Amino acid sequence: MASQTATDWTAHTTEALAKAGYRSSAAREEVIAAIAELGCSITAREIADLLRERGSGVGLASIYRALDLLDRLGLVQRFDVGEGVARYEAALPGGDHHHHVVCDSCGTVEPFEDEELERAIHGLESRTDFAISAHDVTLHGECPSCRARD
Amino acid sequence: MASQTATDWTAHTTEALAKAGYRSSAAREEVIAAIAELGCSITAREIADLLRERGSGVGLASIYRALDLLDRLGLVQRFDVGEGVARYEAALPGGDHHHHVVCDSCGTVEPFEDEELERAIHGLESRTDFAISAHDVTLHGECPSCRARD
DNA sequence: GTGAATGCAAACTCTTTGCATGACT
DNA sequence: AGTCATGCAAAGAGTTTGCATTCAC
Repeated sequence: MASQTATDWTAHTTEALAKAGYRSSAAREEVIAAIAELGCSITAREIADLLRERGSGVGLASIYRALDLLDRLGLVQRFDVGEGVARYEAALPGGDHHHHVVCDSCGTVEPFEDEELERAIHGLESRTDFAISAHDVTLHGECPSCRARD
Repeated sequence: MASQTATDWTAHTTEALAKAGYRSSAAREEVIAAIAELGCSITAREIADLLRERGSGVGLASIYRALDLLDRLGLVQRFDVGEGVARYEAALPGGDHHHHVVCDSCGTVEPFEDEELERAIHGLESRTDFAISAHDVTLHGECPSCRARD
């Protein structure tokens, strides 16, 4: 159902932008489509590459501006796994919540989710004096392919 | 015991570098001293500022080179909390293990530790096909001062 | 003396911003 | 028409690298 989810997100995002008073624009629609298509944990460069590949004239600045807007509206999640590059992924409100495991050898990023981990974090939130609004967990290691190669 | 720990780390680090065959050097010693002094979650710029302030002639490049070396030897931990800036802190082998909570309003970074969280992560490690070697957890929210100010 | 480590400056990457042009309502 | 959004190019910030010099062994 991944593609169904992506479709949902695209529609929801377009609608949310309109509701928030933003004009529709070809560039932004292309960025949104690219995010839906590329899936989890993507970079601005990956979006730019995909769009250029299909002959789009969307500039890098517009990609960053779209990502920034979507992030501020909570429509994408921005994070990073320690590479010095921002990563993004579609955020379905109330949708799935996952974290990432990174292969330090080849850079592959994969999602995972864990109920016990979430429970531990929620327990923690009540014990700190910060008002916690979000959390990120990143595991670092070596992926199966790289392990086999060594 | 924080200062004692810092002293331990400084001595251990100097010794580990020597054992690994690296020459002693004034620049590196100054960087190591700065890390011990500045404590948890510091940036290269903060080290540079401290060293410049005390009249040191150590260049930024040497700071980055020292941090890179120490990171590769596991003597410092490198991480980031989503600002696009690398942060570092002394890593005592087998020593304390903590994570960070960031105030998204003022940028304050504070450490925390939680046994249940660690348990959840370790449980997870055995269920993934990656060979996990490290993990980072970052909580985002608003610190008490910023909450009061709003 | 030899090679590692340094400092400086230039190069690089990622991201943001200024500004004139073009597009949506 | 009046703005908002875009594309381009330039600016910025953080980090890395090339190279001649200095320093440790």
